[in-house]
Amino acid sequence: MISVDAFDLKILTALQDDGRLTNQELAELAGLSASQCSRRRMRLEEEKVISGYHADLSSEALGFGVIAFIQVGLATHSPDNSKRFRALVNRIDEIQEAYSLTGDADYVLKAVLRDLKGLSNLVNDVLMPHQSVAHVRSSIVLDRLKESAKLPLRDLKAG
Amino acid sequence: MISVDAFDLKILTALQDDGRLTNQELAELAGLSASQCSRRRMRLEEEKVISGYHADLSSEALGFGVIAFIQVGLATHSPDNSKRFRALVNRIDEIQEAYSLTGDADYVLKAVLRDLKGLSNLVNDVLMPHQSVAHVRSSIVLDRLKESAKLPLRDLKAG
DNA sequence: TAAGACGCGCAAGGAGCGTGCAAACAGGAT
DNA sequence: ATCCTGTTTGCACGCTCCTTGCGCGTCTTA
Repeated sequence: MISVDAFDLKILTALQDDGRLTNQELAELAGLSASQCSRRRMRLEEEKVISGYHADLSSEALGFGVIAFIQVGLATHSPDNSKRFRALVNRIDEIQEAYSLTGDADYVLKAVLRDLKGLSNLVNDVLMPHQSVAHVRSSIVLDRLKESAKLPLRDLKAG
Repeated sequence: MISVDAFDLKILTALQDDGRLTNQELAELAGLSASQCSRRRMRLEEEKVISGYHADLSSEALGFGVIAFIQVGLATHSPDNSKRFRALVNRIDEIQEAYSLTGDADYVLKAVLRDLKGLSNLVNDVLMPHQSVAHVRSSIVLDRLKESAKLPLRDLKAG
């Protein structure tokens, strides 16, 4: 079983905020030596508690003006059809997130696009015509209050 | 104006995949020298094209078993009420993402929780009783097909 | 064509990394 | 209490990597 103690939690919290912290900076934050942080970080990476590091890019600076949530209902719920839909979703880079949900829609997708034309193209020319898809309803994001992938480690008990 | 050329795009794409790449690795991928990659990376950081670096933690490994999308309708649409709601959202760490949307709901939130008790607590004890909130509807994520924050830089023109 | 600005690679000094090692510590059995 | 064993720690050191100064080539503008 994976065990994560209080030092690990400090390291994880810090790296969640800044993924390029050096072991020495980590050492100060965690109250440990740099070598020990290096060792712990390697362990956490090997155990896949840390699954990766990513640069966060500014969608505004790079000209992505539209974010949309797209609710999708499948034509049938056969395993084959789900498989086809998943394959479709996987090869569309504009779709950042995709989930199957409880409630009315089968799937919800979050997509980033350059403009409304991009959204129209995705919805009308890619999703709608696909054999696996029955209906599609999209909502455009008006304002982003918060957008991160940080886990709330705050109250996690060591163990 | 921010200008991003083909080299920058290669660097951004690479760092989006692995935020801890060394300048030398970056140099190989971009076909540039390490020093030049260092300079370009610093420029992209200063210009906020790269807004940060983050470690990606495994929610499974750390015991977060529930992801939910929560649609929220506000009691009134006064500026004051919106402000109150935004402040509430901001101080709840379990809420990773929050957007205001076109369509029926005013806001949609994405929350990560330890278990269903955590979700119940958030919805029934925190969101519902809040003065700014009129109604709440939550959907639980059954399956994650895709979850990233990568921008589709693939077809971006340099300029 | 001359002059300035820009972007490049190279080199070197300095910072950061990770492994070996011995000391400190924790916990169970006697 | 005391010993024994396995784990975790900090330090030292060789090695890699980072970043800045520098000189060169190229492109633009007057």
